[in-house]
Amino acid sequence: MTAVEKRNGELIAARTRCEHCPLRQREHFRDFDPDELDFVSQFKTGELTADAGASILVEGAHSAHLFTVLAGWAFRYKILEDGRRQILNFVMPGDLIGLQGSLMGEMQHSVEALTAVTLCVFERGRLRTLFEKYPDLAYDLTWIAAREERILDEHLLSIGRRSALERAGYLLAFLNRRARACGLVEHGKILPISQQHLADTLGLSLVHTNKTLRKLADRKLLHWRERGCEVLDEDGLCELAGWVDPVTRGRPFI
Amino acid sequence: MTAVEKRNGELIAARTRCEHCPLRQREHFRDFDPDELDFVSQFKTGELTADAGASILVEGAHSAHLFTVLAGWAFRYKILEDGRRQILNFVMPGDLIGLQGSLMGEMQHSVEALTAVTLCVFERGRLRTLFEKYPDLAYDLTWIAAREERILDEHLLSIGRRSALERAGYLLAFLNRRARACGLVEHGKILPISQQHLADTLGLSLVHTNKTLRKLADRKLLHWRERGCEVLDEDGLCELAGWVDPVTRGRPFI
DNA sequence: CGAAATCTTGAACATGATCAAGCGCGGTGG
DNA sequence: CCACCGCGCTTGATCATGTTCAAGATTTCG
Repeated sequence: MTAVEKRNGELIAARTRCEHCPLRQREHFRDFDPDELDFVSQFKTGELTADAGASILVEGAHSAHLFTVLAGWAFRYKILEDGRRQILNFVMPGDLIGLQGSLMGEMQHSVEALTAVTLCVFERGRLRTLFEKYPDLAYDLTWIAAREERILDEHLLSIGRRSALERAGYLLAFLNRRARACGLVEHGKILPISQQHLADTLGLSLVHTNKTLRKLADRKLLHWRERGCEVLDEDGLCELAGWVDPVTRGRPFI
Repeated sequence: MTAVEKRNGELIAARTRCEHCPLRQREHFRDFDPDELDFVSQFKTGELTADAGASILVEGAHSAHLFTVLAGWAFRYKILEDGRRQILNFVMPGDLIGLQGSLMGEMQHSVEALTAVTLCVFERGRLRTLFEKYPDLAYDLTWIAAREERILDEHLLSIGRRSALERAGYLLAFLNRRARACGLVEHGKILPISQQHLADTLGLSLVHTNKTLRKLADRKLLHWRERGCEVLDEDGLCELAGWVDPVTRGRPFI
């Protein structure tokens, strides 16, 4: 059994060629020039698919790979010895995972698939070439890391200083906005997330999360159905949380 | 009055030459090769000093600069409209600030000096050259961003899932360890931090923070004096919080 | 159809927030 | 030199937000 199979996933030859990458067609993302596209095509060594609930990366592992999500949802998390879990952020198409592990040798958090997920697999060993020959891509990598940092800053503010209601409002607005940008929640689709996931992200208990979500539902800001959450009024949620999102355009990815 | 003077700071010609940078001499940091050192010398366009309590960077500003702390302590924070403040992380010698602003145009958090601070000032405009000509430094920048991300992950876990006592234990162990690595708390020096700062980092009220610190002091883990905190038993604090720190060596900086 | 998740709700409890007041020390000005 | 002032630390009392426990409803899936 290979490491990949242990993950309940399947490593396969690349099916989606970078030239036809569906992400590049979304205006949300920046475009490559032909030379970069060529390199990225070579950088990508395969695809990995994982079922919902499968582990993609595990804390403590010395992962040799770097991934970009091509389709599906996942989440990054850490757990304490006694099982308390904190979800750090969600991962959607275009997001990079495993950078920490690639640069610093060891993963300090785990990643789990929330839905069925397809990942582009990159060879860590070629990172050096990327930095040496493709400064624009290197710049993008740094940009991506800085973006994640910004998101974590926001979450920290939220968990540290916002009330449960504000926190939940902020998180759902945040998730919905990101999902929209990736084309994941067009025409009334739901966020494929359980209340337990939200609780573990918000730093609240499951019971209190449920009661808090009920209040938001009573205010017609969201609606819970089919094991997921439909955001009805993103602006209302933002207002509740006192959150204004800095708009991002031409965002890089690899 | 220039922007710099508004900060209660003073922009001066570089006094400390990179060739004699005191940070490079600490084994904690990685060394440059002569070529890199040469570039960094040119990249550095001056020094900024700021008094304790002065603002170094302000949320919303379009900062043109990137800084590395040469001496002193500062902290990054965000505030909500009604004044609730969350400290995101502390900044010590060797740490870089303003990367988010440099890459993405606008600062999403503020930075304030905790003690008198000396900063190396870098010209944002030359970042492009850095990425084009010095891939190792570019790699370091990415590494630095990934490191900050790792730290924020830890803090998020702490605030989201640890009790007040565990949280305080973790934070003080974390700060003390970092300060030691930078040579800031040799021979019984104290962390130059008020209980209000700790409260705003922990996401707790001032009163509760005080009561929590008292418990730690009763257990002889720390000692409060001269407006600062002396950590008496770092290992004890780590154990209390259930925290094991991954050791870092040859850490990059710019 | 039964089993396993997931969501929901009420009640008792605990952790941490808020309010209020006092203390101690260093700095300032008379 | 001393009195006063202000900031930061301390402490008790009361209050509120969120946790834990317990149980039932609902949905999904084998």
